[in-house]
Amino acid sequence: MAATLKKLHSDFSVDCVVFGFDEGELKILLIDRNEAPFKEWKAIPGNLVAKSEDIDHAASRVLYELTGLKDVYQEQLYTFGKVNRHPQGRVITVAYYSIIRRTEDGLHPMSSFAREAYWWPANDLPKLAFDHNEIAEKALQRLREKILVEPIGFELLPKEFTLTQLQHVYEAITGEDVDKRNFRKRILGSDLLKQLNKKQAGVAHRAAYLYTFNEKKYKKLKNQGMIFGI
Amino acid sequence: MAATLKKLHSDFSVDCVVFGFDEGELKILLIDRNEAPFKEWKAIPGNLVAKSEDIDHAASRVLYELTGLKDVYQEQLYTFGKVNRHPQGRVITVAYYSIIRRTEDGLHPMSSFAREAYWWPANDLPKLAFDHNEIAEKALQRLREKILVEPIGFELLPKEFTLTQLQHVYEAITGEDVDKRNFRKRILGSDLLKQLNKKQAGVAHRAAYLYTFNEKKYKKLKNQGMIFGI
DNA sequence: GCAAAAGTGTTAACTTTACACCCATGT
DNA sequence: ACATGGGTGTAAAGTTAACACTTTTGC
Repeated sequence: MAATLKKLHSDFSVDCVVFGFDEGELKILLIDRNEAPFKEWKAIPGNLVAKSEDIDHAASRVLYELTGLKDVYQEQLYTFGKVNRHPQGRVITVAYYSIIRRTEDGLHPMSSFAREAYWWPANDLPKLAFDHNEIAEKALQRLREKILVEPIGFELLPKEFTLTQLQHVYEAITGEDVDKRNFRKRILGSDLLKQLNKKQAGVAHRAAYLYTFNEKKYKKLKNQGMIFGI
Repeated sequence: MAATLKKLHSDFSVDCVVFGFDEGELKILLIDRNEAPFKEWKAIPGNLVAKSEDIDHAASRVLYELTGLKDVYQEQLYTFGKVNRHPQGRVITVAYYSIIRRTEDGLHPMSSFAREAYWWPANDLPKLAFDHNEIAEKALQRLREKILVEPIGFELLPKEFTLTQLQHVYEAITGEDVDKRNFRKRILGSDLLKQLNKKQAGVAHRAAYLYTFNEKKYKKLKNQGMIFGI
């Protein structure tokens, strides 16, 4: 098999781990590869970096082609550089991760390579192409560290959310259950949430108030050295 | 000037930020470049990665050539991939950092490119070649985050050290003064230090006990999920 | 009226901080 | 004898953790 594959030269790619939250679960966006190598395997979306393209730019390009989203905050995760990680040549890959908000109307892929993209439960990934299981594992680790110290929970939810939904995000990512009263005290105590004059509709129980996250205030406080800390 | 430089093709390098502690100060190892581009500028030591070399391996090779040290723990820091960061071609660089223990007999460089390596105060770096100031800044940031959560202070000191020396390391890295009694309570409370039956010699004041860090015990506890936290 | 999730305070345990004096050694 | 850093404990303040019942809504 390897003999029929064309050789690349030394090159670099980006891979984008995209986190989402749905059905009470943390998810990762995967694609079905339709080219060798690893044809028909599932994989983390990625692409080679063009010669005249910043790697950060390549990462946002891949994300845009996959989801139609622009201006998403992406953070560099780690660079994977084992000699034999790519069967066709020396390709090191710079992995990024991002967190995207679930919207009502779903994703709008801009490119054919994304035709078979879908959400997969982050804690139960299948066997992936290349060293992508390692990449996903590292991204999960990083997300779990990060949520303790930055308010990323909000970015996985719609703009308006209930406190219970937010609590579920935290529980899904950390894997630990949290006391409802203590959670609310802390999260409201940070003074970064605004209670709306609106409640959930159409639920078969007492309707919860909706809240929004005050991103501007957070950024201001963060620049003053405040640390979030849940 | 640019016209006289030979063109590289797309490639990758590693750069190694090496931290040390001396004269009560955090230091970084710098070299004087003796080749274009940036000839005679100071720089963070680095090298191209060979085609058949893992990037982690390249990082330890550079460190070995520079210092003669093997088996030093190095951690990947960040990958810098702006298109124009290298004037001779597209070279992305994977930065690593490491922490080395001050020894009595100094460094033993293994390669000529290191002839002019020396320690420079980390908080007062000169203007460096390429984007190396950015790299150093990121490494410092990372070290400051890391010391709050892993016992790296010990790795900057000789195997046997006094509690005051250790406190100075923490203060130099975090930039904040610490209460002596509280510092000692915490650090001894972690139960990772062993007091030796030895004291400092030749100091013009009451001699302090020497301690060693119990690395094995730390690794065991860490694997059980313990977090250090100073 | 019942099932399901929303909302709400208090107390005890623990952690963190602030703080000052005597001791040992070399000159 | 003096200058220098070494070594030591306590109490107040603040933070975290544990815990259970009433309310609202849709069916």
